Formats: sequence, C-alpha cells, structure tokens
Amino acid sequence: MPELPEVEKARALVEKKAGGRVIESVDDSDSYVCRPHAPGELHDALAGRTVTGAGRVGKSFWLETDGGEGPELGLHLGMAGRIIVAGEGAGHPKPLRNPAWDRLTIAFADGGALVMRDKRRLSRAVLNPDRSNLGPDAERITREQFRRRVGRGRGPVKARLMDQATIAGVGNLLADETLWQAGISPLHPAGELDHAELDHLRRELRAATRRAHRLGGVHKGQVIPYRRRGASCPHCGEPMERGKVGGRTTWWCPACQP
DNA sequence: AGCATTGTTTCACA
DNA sequence: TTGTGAAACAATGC
Repeated sequence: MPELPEVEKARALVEKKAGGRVIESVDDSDSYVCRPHAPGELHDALAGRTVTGAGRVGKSFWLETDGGEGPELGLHLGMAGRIIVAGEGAGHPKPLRNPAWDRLTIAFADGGALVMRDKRRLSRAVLNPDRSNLGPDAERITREQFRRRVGRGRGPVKARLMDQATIAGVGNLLADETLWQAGISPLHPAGELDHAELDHLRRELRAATRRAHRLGGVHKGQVIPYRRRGASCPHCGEPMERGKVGGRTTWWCPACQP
C-alpha cells in the first residue's frame, strides 16, 4: 500500500496510539527485515524505553523514544507493509491470515502491541536510520526547492519525481496520477520544464497527495483505475498508453499528456 | 506456468 | 558526472 500518504497515516497512527507507552519487548527475529541487525539488537536497544513521538520524511518514518534521549526505530513499509496497533490489554493484534506476515512486533508493558505486518518481506526496521540520502519531503518541499531539484537533468520527469534523493515520498502510482493531473508526459525531460510547468506540477503533486490522504490512499487517484490494458483516458477517451519509465510500469494519456 | 506488483539497492555500461 | 536498464531481494495474486 505505501506511498507518502499511506506512510503518513502510519506515522500518525503510531504517534497517536503508541505515544506514551512503554516498550516491554521487541520481536526482531526476522533477520532479513531487521538487517543488518542481529536478532535481539532491537530488543536490547528499545526494551524499557517509552515511545514519545514519530517522525517521517518521504516513505521513511521512525519512532522516537524517551523524548529524544533514546534510540530511534526507523521503519519502512516497502511494497506491502502496514502498521497495526493494539490498545492496552488487547494483546497481540490478530493475524489476518498468516502469523508469519508479522515481521516486527513491539509488545508494550500495558499488554498491547504494535505490529509491522507485511505479506511480502520488503519492509524494513533499523536502529537510528540514516536519512542523509533523502531529498525534501514531497509535502513540505518549497516552490524554489522543487524548481531547482526536480527541474534539472536530461532524464524523464517521472524518474526524477520518483528519485528519493531528489524529492522524498513519490512512488509509481502517485507519479502517474500527478503527471496525468498536470497534463505532462512522464517522458518529458525534467530539465526542459519551465518554471510555470514546474510550479504547476508541484501544485498537482500536493493536490494528489492531499486527495490521497482524504480518500484513504494513492489507489484512490482518478487515473489509477485506468492503468490497465484497454482503458481509455477518463478526460478525453483516448486509449491509455503503457510503457516503462524509471524502471516502473507507466501509464499515461498521449493526448492529455503530450 | 508465467508475469506483474504501491519499494530499494546494486551494478554494468553508455 | 549522469543517467539507464536490468537484476536481485521476497512473496503473493491473477
């Protein structure tokens, strides 16, 4: 599920429902998800700490402990991860189908728990995450930053938007939705966009992100249902085009996005 | 069976 | 230096 809107939802959930609670133990036995940590390292660092907040840049978020005095627990939901928090005395959140999909579990001293559940296994948990290679968050990037960072290079603008070092938080679906709303071809060289086009693109990115927040996810985007074979553009009726841009399957309308 | 998948990292190569 | 395409990673769903 996760692109920026879904991750922000997870962050807010953690802040609201895990904030103030004391960590009793951490099940970090999935050594792939918790790499490069050895099993037990997350537990040793976090047991006894209090969750005091949650931050986020792009698709990465983290738990703060002991008011910033304790270590941070960085989380990334990968392609299919989600966060579930069970309240006081509620025990472990009930597995949807397969208990093995719970890749990380934080048990609280009050009897509840936080679970990172991932059908696949591309989610990630790491202590004191390094965020130095992330660009400004897509929701907070200024117009000047956006012009400077996104509006450069010879590569296609979609690849530029999805580059987390350029701007953090935009994934495949949000990129397709934003470019369709903006009427800009995903193949357009980023450095050839003028200021007006870049400002417009940023505006549509913010609008698409807000809409996703409001409606419950990036998959609620207006063009997302039309990212399939045989579909026509919901604006003009032209057949949608499929291609590969920035390594990802890309759909766009050749008429609306010349 | 084969292919696709809302993500990231690495690597060969132009 | 920049950029690209492909592969790997893991697992599920159609």
